[in-house]
Amino acid sequence: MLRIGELATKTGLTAHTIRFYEKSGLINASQRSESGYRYYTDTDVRQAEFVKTARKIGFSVDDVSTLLSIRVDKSNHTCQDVTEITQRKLNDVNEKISELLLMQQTLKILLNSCCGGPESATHCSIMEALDASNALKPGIIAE
Amino acid sequence: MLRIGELATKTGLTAHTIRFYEKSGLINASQRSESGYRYYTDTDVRQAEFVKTARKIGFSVDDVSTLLSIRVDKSNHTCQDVTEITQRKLNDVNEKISELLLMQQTLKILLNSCCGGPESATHCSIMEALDASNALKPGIIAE
DNA sequence: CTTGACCTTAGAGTTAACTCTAAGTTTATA
DNA sequence: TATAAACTTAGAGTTAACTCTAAGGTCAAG
Repeated sequence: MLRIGELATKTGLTAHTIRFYEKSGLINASQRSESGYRYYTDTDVRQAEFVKTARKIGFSVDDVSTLLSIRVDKSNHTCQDVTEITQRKLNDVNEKISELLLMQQTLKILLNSCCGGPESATHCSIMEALDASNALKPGIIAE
Repeated sequence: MLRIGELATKTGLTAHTIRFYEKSGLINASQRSESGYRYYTDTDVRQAEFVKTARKIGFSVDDVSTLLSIRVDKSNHTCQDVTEITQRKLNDVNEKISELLLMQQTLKILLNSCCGGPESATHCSIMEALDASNALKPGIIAE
């Protein structure tokens, strides 16, 4: 049986975060001492590790909550239930990556267009591009 | 001279956002009517468009504020000043992309490992991978 | 028996960038 | 002149996931 600090060390979460996850319904202490200290069993530890893993992969706290409800009652859920959550998350991630790649592209072009030196910014091509207001239209900057 | 709603239409911002940007020091109305209505000049519109463009590229409101202070006093700033902000932003974006690619990779592997069908989740390989708690160590899942 | 590390709670604060509300005023139109 | 659309303000609410604080209780070691 571990106390919260020990579980924190073991999982790489903080005690604060563990208490927050408890409020969110993700992690529970099977036991409490008379004085109120949380005590975690091996089962609790495995659940905490599940939560940590799922969060690290990028699932939201809400997703993890859903995944846990599947986990405790696997026989009443299907692989489809699980892949649906995973696919939705992958779609989110893909969309964010697309947005970021667009930003990356634009930023790279801006950087390439500018000398970056100690010259006055009076004719800075980055400033000019931002002023052009079509700085995002593909092909405009690149030309 | 445009009123706030017209500026909103023109820039694709909302009137709310424009007022928020005003509080943040990004956009100003050169004129006010006697009754307090904001009136925007062509110069204001260009600044609003600059803000919109910079935000769209991914610069934070704070970054845009800095860029604007360079914009109004270009001769006292250098290309280096501008590229520094841009480079910092690019570094941020690159880092976020890396994190997301890692998530993407893991999520894809998870999806590939699971049938996704109407079968009971009792032996769902996604659930098993999340339980393995080393699901993120490269090579483990992939094998 | 005291010190210090660790634990408890409820609840507030953080971050970024909006987004919305309420209550009231102004302006354009029919 | 009446009505609707557009405008004003200050300030609160939203989102996600923590993160921290205050004020106090518990426990092991010396």
